[in-house]
Amino acid sequence: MKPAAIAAREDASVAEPAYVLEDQVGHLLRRAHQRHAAIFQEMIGDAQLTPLQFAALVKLNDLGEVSQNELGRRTAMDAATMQGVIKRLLARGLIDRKPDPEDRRRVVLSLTADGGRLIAAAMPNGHAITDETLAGLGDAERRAFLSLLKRLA
Amino acid sequence: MKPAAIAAREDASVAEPAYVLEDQVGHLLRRAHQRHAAIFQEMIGDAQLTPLQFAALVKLNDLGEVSQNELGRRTAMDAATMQGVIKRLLARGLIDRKPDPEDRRRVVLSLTADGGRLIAAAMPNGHAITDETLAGLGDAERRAFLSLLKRLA
DNA sequence: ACGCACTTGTTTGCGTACAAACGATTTTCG
DNA sequence: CGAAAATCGTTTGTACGCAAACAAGTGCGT
Repeated sequence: MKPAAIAAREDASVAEPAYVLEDQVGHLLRRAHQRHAAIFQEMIGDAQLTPLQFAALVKLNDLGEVSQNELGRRTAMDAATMQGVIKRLLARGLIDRKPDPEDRRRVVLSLTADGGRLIAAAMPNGHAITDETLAGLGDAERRAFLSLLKRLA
Repeated sequence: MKPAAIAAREDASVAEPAYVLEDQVGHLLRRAHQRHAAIFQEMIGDAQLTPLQFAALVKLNDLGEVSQNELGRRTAMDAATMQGVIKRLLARGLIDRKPDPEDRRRVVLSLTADGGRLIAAAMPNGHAITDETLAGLGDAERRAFLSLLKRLA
């Protein structure tokens, strides 16, 4: 069996454009995301803190008190994923949980003092991580890229 | 405890720029990648086939025969992840495995006839998925975005 | 020839990610 | 009012994604 790449090279009349993995958005998004995750882990300053956990803490810091599902929506995590993230943040004592008296299905989440301190300390690192991730681009390019990326997300 | 957003609004002299989760590259990359994964699953035409499995088949189709680690490098998967992907493709009979006579550590992978047929049928869908993922952007914007994204990845 | 560094493939453990199904509640609407 | 629909949190099962540690094989320098 001949590899498709060679077959294509031998037949210049092929109508189908080649499918080059390295040129596909999905592959590039995945690799860029991988790279960002590596930078995050290296620079966040807390070996245990993951991007999702950080995002949850940031949003909790912004909002004060929210239900679990609401926090999931604000951070783009589904309920099942949220479950794990919350569990680990609770285990570290970074957040609090209490029942919502208004709605007995709900659980209200909030930062603990420890969580507040951690997020305050990590915030500058968050900016540095964004900066490092975009290190290859100039100012105008960064703005252009972020604006396009926002439209895709 | 006052949410940071309110505190910041009350004190216009804050030096620290606000950390807006929605504006961070990492968060946007994650969401764009999520969206792409959803589009992929919907359009690839085989409910069991995942983006990584598809990538592995495409590269195998391009290269003919490769070792497992080599395929991992070409598709940006680490050895442990590759392990699971290969296992599932083997289970479906889409790829073959045989020892490399030249190097007894190695295992040589290749497409089966089934794998070849599947990849040939799925290739056009792959292009459609890329297209749909970029649906919000014009032609020039797509080129600009992909070129910037490539530099980040 | 020998030893030491590197590579290859494997396993384990943890952390996303999502579908699907569930019980308990709340809301909506006839 | 009361039944159907929607929401909330939870669990289970599958699939990435990487670190770390491992055995087995290869290659290099002295």
